[in-house]
Parts: sequence; structure tokens; C-alpha cells
Amino acid sequence: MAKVDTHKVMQQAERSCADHGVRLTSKRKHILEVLLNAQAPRSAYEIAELYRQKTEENIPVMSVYRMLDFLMQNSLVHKLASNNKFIACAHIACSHSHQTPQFLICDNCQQVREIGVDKQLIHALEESIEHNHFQLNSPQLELHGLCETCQQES
Amino acid sequence: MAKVDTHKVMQQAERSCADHGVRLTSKRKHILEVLLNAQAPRSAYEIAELYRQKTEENIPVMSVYRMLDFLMQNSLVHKLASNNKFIACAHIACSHSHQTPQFLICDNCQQVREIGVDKQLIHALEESIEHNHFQLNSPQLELHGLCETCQQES
DNA sequence: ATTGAAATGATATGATATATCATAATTTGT
DNA sequence: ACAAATTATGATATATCATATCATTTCAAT
Repeated sequence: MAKVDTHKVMQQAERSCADHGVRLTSKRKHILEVLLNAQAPRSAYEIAELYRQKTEENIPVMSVYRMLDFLMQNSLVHKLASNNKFIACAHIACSHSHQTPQFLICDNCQQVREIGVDKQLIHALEESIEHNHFQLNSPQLELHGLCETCQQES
Repeated sequence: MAKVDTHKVMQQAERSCADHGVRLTSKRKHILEVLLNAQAPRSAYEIAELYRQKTEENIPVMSVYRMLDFLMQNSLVHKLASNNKFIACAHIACSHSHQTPQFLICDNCQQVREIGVDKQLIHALEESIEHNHFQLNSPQLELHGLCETCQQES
């Protein structure tokens, strides 16, 4: 997870929500900040705990799930289906529109990189799949392996 | 899920286990048969229920998980991480060695096709990823969308 | 200020998965 | 054929992830 300028990202997130006429409430902001500051993907329950530490207020896990849903709908957060954890989008502050995210998940340290897989490659993948008469929804890829640091350790 | 000759597949599974010196017990066989006969991926709890119907014997879910682990280790079953369900490998009876599986998951009818994505494509994907200094474990891809039948219905 | 809509809380419960210790079945060495 | 060791399975408890539902609060528009 590359370091991000949390403040700048939050500003961009607020602007993006304002532009879309949706409300980035202070609780939703806290959730997003928790994820931005996290060093790895977090489960909803972990997020609730981090929220408590950060704000000294309890938050029901139910609410965390709802806020995560909101943040996902607005492309501020992604869910990693392969381990049931959530991660802040790495491209909130980027100007370009969001493409389908691709994740490299380190099975040793759990860190995740959100990469832009070559567009042509994705396109080719889609074509290959449509040969099978299958209509792709959203080709979010989650690829497991070892990050550079953890490769060196072993 | 294409129709398979269950009997033939089971024979091949037995041979494969024998070759590897591992025990395909009758309970493990039942679990595999349940998945071979299923029309879609099943959760461990669903498998336990199907097992009961098939054999008229109760089986603890804990045991189901263990047997699924065994079957996965021996490439007879795959787990779909994106929906926490299990599926029999579509290539048990194929002679060629198992490659990394790629799944097309229909979000409408839940059916899954295990396809061979073009090898070159996978290779290109791996290269792109290694540009990011990431060492891929096993690029199992799970792609969500609509199968041919369900496209026509909508 | 009133009202309607959206957000959040509270509570319950369902669904998925693992830890751990006990028992049974199978294999192995003699 | 028997005992010991290994492997497989059972039983029980509990952790973890997620959703359903109804109540209350907050916010925005008039």
C-alpha cells in the first residue's frame, strides 16, 4: 500500500461525493480515513475496532457494513472477495476515471497493491471470454502471491 | 457445468489418489460425487445437507471442511473465493496435467464454467504482474457475469 | 417549525469457518 | 496376528463474516 496524502485524498473524496449529490457524512469519512491509514485490507469488524480507537466512540458493525456499501458504491472503497476485507481505492485522488481495479495481494504480509493491468491485456481477456459466449460484468482481478519485500525475506 | 460421466471421473479420481499415495475414503468419495452431481457451486453446509440426502447419514460440517481440504489439495475440487462455494474440478478425467483454473461465474443462475483461458494471455498477465515485482502464486481467476442462457432471458 | 427522506442505532439471527480434544479406522512393523 | 503409530472422522465450542428488520436520529427542503 503506497503512502497517500490522506488530507488531499479526503478533499477529493468530498468533492466527488458533492458532485454526485451524495452525502459523505462524518462517520463515513471516519471509515474511509481508517482504511486510508490502514497498512493492509481490513475486515468490517476490524474497521469497527479501529473506528473506536480513532474516535473513542462505539460503532455497530451493522453501520460499518452500511457505510462500506456506500463507499463502495461511490468507488471510494473496494472489497476483496478472496479474503472478505476492504481497502480504500488507491485512485481517489487521480483525475482519470476509475477503471476496473486489479489487486495484487501478498499472502505473507497481507499488503495489497492496486495496479492498472495493461488495458490491452484486459481487453484480450474479455475477448477470450466472450468467445465462450459469456458476458463479463466487471473483471475485478484478485491475484495472490508475494510482494517484493516478502520475496527477499524468504 | 457441463455434464460429466460421474463414474468415469470417479475412477480417474481414485487412480489419481492411488498414484499419489493418498486415501480417497468412501466419505471423501461421497463428497466429490455430491459436487459432481451438483448443478452449481455449493457451500460446505449445502454439501453436508446433500450428503445427508444421498447417504441418509449425518455428517458434521467440520468433517465436510476437512474433506474439502483434502479434495482441494489433490486438485479434485476448487474453492471459489468470491462466493465461498466449492466446485468439482472440471478436468479430473482429462489426461493433461492440471493448470490454473479459470472460472466464469454466472451471477444470475450461479452456474460456473471452468475454462482454459488462452495460455499466452495468462502468460502476458503474469509478465505484467512481474513488472510490478510481484511473484504470483497461482493466478486463479474468477470472473463474474452472465452465461449465454441468462443473457437471452434478459 | 414541519415534514419527508436519508442515515444511523439496536437487536437478532444467519452463514461461513476454525480450533481442539476425543474416538475410530487403517497402515505398518514385527 | 498383534501392537503401535498414523490418519481419518466425530463432537463440541467458538470465532468470524454478513444480512434482516424495525426504531430513532439527523438533515434538507419547504
